[in-house]
Amino acid sequence: MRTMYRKKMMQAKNKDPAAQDQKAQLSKRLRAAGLRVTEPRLALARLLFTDGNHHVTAETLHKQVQAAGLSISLATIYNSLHQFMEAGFLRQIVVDANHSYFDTNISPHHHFFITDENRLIDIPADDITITNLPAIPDGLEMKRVDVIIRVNNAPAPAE
Amino acid sequence: MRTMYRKKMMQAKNKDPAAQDQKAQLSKRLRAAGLRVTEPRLALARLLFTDGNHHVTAETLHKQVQAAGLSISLATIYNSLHQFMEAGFLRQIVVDANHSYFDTNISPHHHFFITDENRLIDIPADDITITNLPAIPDGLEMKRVDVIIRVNNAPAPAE
DNA sequence: GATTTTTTTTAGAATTATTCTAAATAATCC
DNA sequence: GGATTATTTAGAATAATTCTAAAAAAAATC
Repeated sequence: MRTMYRKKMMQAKNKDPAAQDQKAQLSKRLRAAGLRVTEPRLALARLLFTDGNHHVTAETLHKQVQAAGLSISLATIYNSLHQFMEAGFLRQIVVDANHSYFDTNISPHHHFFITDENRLIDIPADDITITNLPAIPDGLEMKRVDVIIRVNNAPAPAE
Repeated sequence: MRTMYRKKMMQAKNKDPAAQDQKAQLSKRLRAAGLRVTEPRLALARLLFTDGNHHVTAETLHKQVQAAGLSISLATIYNSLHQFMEAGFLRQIVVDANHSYFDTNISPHHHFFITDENRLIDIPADDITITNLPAIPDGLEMKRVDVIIRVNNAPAPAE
């Protein structure tokens, strides 16, 4: 990462005690997952694991990075998303055959997918009850169950 | 389509009365959907809508075409899959962020997805009971509900 | 702190899946 | 059979993702 200007901005901002504590916690999680603590990883972790749950694609995360005045290559973003997923920090959600979505909420849950906006909304697992699951075919074992409810914008009612 | 040899084979095979009846039925469906009846469309329709339900990607369908000794361009296959879907003959199933799957079973149902084999198995809608669906967020309307149960090969039990 | 080692990041190339395009071909209508 | 319209085609283009070699950064060692 070459942009010293942006690096200094980050370092200044990170002198804040709360920020330093967050950095310490994120660093701990990264090390626990066998990942080196690097500036790009910390920056991505902050964007992903702050202010509640998020759904991102590589592209939307890249835009958030740029909006935050940072500079991280797209390749690093793809790389990091996959490493965070393998570390168990993220879950992949498949709702579009041409984009990979990643969810910071790793507990079992389901989703609304708003097709007009390519946007996901979490549905808590308890809000959907699935009974009467079919028998798993022989020789196979269940990995995970996803319920995707595709919705679109309702047409405005006629005046 | 230039391969006269293959074309003659098809035409010879299609003299069979059952085949001619099938061709007439498929032609009727194509016309009803506003699609011209062409050799490639008939050939793809036969592969898709014969012998029960199928799940295909463009690539797997292309291979079936070649295995049947036919020659249809990959662009035509993509084109036709989308036209059949828009005509209501196929449903798209999203289980992988890098491939589009198409299902000839257009009635409401769900799927097992065998991740080791990239293969789908239908689950009849009645085999899964979803109760307690959450309220649709304001301004949105439901399009469709998909349940995907991801499974993989079970490890062989230790001897 | 400097050096060495290892890992990561990077920019751009490469790959893969899908879509686009202009020209040729085929289907339909007359 | 000719005219018109739609489709097919091969290959280019696009988009999303992965790969690569070199540079940079992080960690370990001294």
